[in-house]
Amino acid sequence: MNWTDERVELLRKLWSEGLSASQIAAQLGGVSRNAVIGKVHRLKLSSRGRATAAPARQKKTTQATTATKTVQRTVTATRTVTASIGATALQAQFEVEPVARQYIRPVENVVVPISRRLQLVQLSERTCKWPNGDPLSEDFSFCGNEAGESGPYCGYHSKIAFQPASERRRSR
DNA sequence: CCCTGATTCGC
DNA sequence: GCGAATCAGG
Repeated sequence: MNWTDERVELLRKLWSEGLSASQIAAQLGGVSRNAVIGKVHRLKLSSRGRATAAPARQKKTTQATTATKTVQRTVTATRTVTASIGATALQAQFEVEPVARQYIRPVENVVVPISRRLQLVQLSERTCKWPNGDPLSEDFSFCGNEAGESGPYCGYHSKIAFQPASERRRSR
């Protein structure tokens, strides 16, 4: 693949919109994230506010307070919380859970995961591919939590996805 | 280990 | 100019 005017233009646009190099590479197709970064440098359009780091994950005290309040209010419904999942999960937890409960009765004694709300291009082999919301909506995302090598979903979504037919019947 | 951007340097 | 390899970091 070569850098046509169109591709460079798209690169400029996406980069200015704050997309990561890997995401841009995924959309352009045919190039690696390194290629994108290299090109960005040559175009001298590096700096983009926050240079170094991975904005993908940010868990700071900002939303921590809000998250805590929500947890207290919903603690009855969500009794088990896994420490390993951590604070990151707490932020999005309640956006996802209600959706799941619309069709499925919660499995007993199970850990409710916190969705990482990843976009399609952000999924890797070990991220949960459970879809959140309407695929046609802008809000659509994937769970993205640790999925391991045993399947396409994290522990929680594996349980609700692979429920025995008999159980599923009672859930509805 | 997942990911991020930055830099180097052979091509 | 290009981008893989590498570095430095969250």
